[in-house]
Amino acid sequence: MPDVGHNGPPIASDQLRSIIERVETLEDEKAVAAEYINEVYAEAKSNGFDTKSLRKLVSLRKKDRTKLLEDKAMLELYAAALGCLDLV
Amino acid sequence: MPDVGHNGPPIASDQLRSIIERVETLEDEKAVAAEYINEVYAEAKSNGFDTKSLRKLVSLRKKDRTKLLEDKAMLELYAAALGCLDLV
Amino acid sequence: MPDVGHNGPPIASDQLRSIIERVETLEDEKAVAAEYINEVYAEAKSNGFDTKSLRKLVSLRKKDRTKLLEDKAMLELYAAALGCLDLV
Amino acid sequence: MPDVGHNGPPIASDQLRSIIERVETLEDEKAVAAEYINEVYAEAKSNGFDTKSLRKLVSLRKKDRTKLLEDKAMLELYAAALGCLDLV
DNA sequence: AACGCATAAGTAAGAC
DNA sequence: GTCTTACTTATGCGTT
Repeated sequence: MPDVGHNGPPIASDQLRSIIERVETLEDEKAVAAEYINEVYAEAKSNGFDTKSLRKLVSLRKKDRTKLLEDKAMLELYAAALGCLDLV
Repeated sequence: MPDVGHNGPPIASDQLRSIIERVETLEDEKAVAAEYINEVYAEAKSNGFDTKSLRKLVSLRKKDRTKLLEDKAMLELYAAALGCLDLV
Repeated sequence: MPDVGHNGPPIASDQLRSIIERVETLEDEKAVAAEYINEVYAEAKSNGFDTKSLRKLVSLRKKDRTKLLEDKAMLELYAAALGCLDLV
Repeated sequence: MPDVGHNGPPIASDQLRSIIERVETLEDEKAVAAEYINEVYAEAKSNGFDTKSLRKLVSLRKKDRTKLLEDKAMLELYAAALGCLDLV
């Protein structure tokens, strides 16, 4: 438990500083990766690709294949019942 | 321009108050609608419907049919080129 | 439980249609309110107000006062321990 | 421009595959960093820290100091005009 | 018309 | 198991 809430200098500041710094370092790494991802998409776009479709494809490939098919089947069932199967 | 940044009582406060109140009233209405929507889904769920599919269907029906089909075609094209057409 | 997954015409379609239509009506109401909100902000902006601050203020007023003050105190404590109290 | 939309095998598939794979590799790196971040917060929490305040502090430190102070001043001005300065 | 921002939606994790 | 809460992604909007 950090020694907070009392009068005088709050103390767990070394521990606090360590936490913040570790997070910030990791967030930097995350931001760098995110930036590279954007660059890849930007390059793809300049080569005529549709980035929205690319992003969608990446997200689909990340998901569990079985569950994806189940969800798709359920959606088609509902769409059929509503007479708008063409939407899915 | 609101009369701000000077010493003494900031003045556009009547105007400011009006803005805030109008927004808050409208946000209440929005929140009420959102709550009713959740209730409809909750009832649907208790009747055995899959709410995820219901939500997806609603969002599909909201979109422009033509654009939807174009996007779908593009995605399938990419998926086919990658040999994972079954995902879409 | 909707009568789905069998051969022949899926049947709970009346119930399904009712659900979808009720949701869509409510979403319309929600969208109308959201549009009015945007109009209020747009008008405020044209009168020289900073909409970001207005939005922030609205969101603050929506929250529980007590919890807000507690959170603020905790944040200030941490910021003080890090020597960046000026940020909060 | 990818050679798509014609009959026969769509061709830019090598290029497409390269894009997807590069993105997926980078997303992995991003996810790893995100996971480490969560671990740091989990450890902090087990040591008695309030993670919400920690996250808030990290996000504040990420922002431009000058702009932060400007925004804060504007918000306080509005809050004062509304008589709810205690919220900010 | 493309860019970034800001809101909203969907998703996944965690608490009760 | 449900329900909230936070994070991620997606979309729309305003700006340049």
